[in-house]
Amino acid sequence: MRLQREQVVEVAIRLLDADGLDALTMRKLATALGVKAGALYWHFTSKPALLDAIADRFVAGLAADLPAGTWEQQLVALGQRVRRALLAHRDGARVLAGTYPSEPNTIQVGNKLVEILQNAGLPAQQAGWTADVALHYVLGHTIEEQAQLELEKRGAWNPQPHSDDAENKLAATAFAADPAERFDYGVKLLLDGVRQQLTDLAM
Amino acid sequence: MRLQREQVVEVAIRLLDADGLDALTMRKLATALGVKAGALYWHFTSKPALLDAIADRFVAGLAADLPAGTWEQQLVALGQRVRRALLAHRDGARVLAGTYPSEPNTIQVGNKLVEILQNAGLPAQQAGWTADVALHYVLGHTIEEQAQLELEKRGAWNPQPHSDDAENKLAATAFAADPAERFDYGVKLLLDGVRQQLTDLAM
DNA sequence: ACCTGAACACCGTTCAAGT
DNA sequence: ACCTGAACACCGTTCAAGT
Repeated sequence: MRLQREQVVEVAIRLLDADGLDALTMRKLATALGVKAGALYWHFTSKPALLDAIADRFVAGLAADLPAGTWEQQLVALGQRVRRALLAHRDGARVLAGTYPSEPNTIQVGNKLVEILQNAGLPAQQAGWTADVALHYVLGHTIEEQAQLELEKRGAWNPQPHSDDAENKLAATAFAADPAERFDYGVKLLLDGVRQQLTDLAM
Repeated sequence: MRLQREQVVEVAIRLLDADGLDALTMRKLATALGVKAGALYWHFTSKPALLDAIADRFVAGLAADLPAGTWEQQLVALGQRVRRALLAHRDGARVLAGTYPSEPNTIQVGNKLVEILQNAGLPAQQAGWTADVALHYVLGHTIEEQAQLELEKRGAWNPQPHSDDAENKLAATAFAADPAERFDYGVKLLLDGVRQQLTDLAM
């Protein structure tokens, strides 16, 4: 029973979910696979290369079978899918942020986003830039959402809305609110921006 | 000549700029300070705690002395300041993304952003959420911009606009363009979104 | 083709003991 | 109060040698 690339990625994700990114080591992964650490380097040239494969696994299939609807609905749906896909795995957003953006599934998601925006009426170049902005927002939001989650898990999260010397206005408004709602709010803000681009083009 | 917290942070940043985050180790830092590794733990409880201090250093003073102008101009100016502050140090965005968001200077930037949006006419809660969205965009964009920079440094950056099996629409439009321009475009998109919020409120 | 054994050159962190 | 010495329990990666 030989080791397969897919198998390695699967077990790596299991370890990641169980113990987090900082605890995912090549040695522990090898042990979990019943193999010595050096064997992994036959299948992956390095740990970053393995993380690339893991990240691409996270976004696999996200661009497929998007329900029909307006471009607004499709954009919202795809954005939510990406966020949920990253939240589904511990440190998922941090893993994706650290990887090379040219794995096949990552490209697919990017392409789909661009296509939706082109269908909305944006020219190719503008659609590409806008898709890039949207992806960066999703990534930034989800990294922070998940960082907060990890800190809460360790009981290390308690930003004070008001300390003695200064108030923390973000803690008072955003940090306490439901992350899913805040995420949707941000997507809405971007949609409004895109609509403005479209009316600018029509003039 | 005893070691000071500030001194430790300064030398750590020098090491970071020279060799990158992955090469910044407590042992090398100690050596650079002419001290043994254990000594650092008198000044910082852990490596993450040191990184918190470094990240907060990066955004120090950014909220101060913002030129007078419309809320749009102030928002653009502050956004650019944050991006530039992170770009000024190797892996700056990645460092900030990994740290606890309750260091004093980080709070100050957040507060300033909320204030600008309140002056624009948004109610407190909405201003907080919007500020959060803006910060996440800046963070997401700058992480990716800097990741690309690091890859280019190693000659490992070459996403193909067209491969044999599929085209990469983001590579064809966004990746090749000037990151500063793309950043400004995203900020503009967000500004349009905020303006829409304001007109919605006025109805 | 795929894996082991064994090494190389490192890590972060703790803590008694020193000054 | 601040630092050293020395250890503990690890890392990622390489590569000759085995099967």
